[in-house]
Amino acid sequence: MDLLNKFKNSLNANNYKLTRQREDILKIFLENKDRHFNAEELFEEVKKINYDVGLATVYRSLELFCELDIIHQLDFDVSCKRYELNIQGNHHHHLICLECGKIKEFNDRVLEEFENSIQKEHNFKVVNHRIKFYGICKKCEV
Amino acid sequence: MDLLNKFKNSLNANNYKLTRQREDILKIFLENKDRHFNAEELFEEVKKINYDVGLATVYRSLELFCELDIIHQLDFDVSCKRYELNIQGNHHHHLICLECGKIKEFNDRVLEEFENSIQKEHNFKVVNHRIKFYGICKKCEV
DNA sequence: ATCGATGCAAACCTTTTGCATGCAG
DNA sequence: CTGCATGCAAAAGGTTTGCATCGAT
Repeated sequence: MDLLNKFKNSLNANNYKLTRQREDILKIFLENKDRHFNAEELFEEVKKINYDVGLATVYRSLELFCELDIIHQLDFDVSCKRYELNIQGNHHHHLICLECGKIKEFNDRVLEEFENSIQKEHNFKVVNHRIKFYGICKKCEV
Repeated sequence: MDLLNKFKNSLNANNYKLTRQREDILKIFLENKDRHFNAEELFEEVKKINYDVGLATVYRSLELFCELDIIHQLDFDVSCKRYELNIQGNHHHHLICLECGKIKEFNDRVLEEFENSIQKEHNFKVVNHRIKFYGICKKCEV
């Protein structure tokens, strides 16, 4: 089942209505899997395909999508909230260039093991982690 | 040299004045090394020892202290900016309990090595990293 | 037809800024 | 004395909310 249908089922199962606006907003996420939208940017994109969407609806949809685990909040940006799609098997972390601000994603395997040692050493049952490496990307290093 | 004097020198070296307010704000940080203040909380604390401090001064001091590398911004909280002291040799990461919200700090050694593999694999020169583990703390697990 | 979802505008909250005054150097 | 730092209040983002209307079921 593709993501759009999965989303539709999820709405249904939770007694939320499938509206034009919600579908359009999700489409923007699906068509830009590598982007990390904030509300304003998402609003700009959605207006291109449906001019009558309000900013408040974008905010309300972002909250709803988080609740349904379709997207999650990111913490790159201290001045606004950013979001990205939750795609199964897409657990990854970010390399953030201090020069150009470009964000590259990378998958990890090593760190999963590391969680176990934390669990033992600190009596802390790890559920999730969020890791950011700041540095200088290939392009900027020249 | 203790941190307070180090701070005074740093101000001086950069042609900033040592004011009563700046000193009082830094004192709050020094007396609460384990806390992660936002502006409002810091403001409340400072007012206890110096009632005439304005909130704008707190914000301006936070910016200045970041510039001087005395403190740094944290990203736990998407709804406000939080800060903690930069203490040499105190590079650490955070275990954040999803139940009670308590934040425990831990030091790492293993991860430093991991940076090297990223550097090779992704052509990305790592300068810094920020890592958060979310989970359930000892107290909440019972 | 019903009740949740929407658009708009107003409210809110955190942070920043302009300006007259204060005070460290 | 001089110019940076401060307090206050206003402004500026970003986000949330109240309310009348719209539209999915």
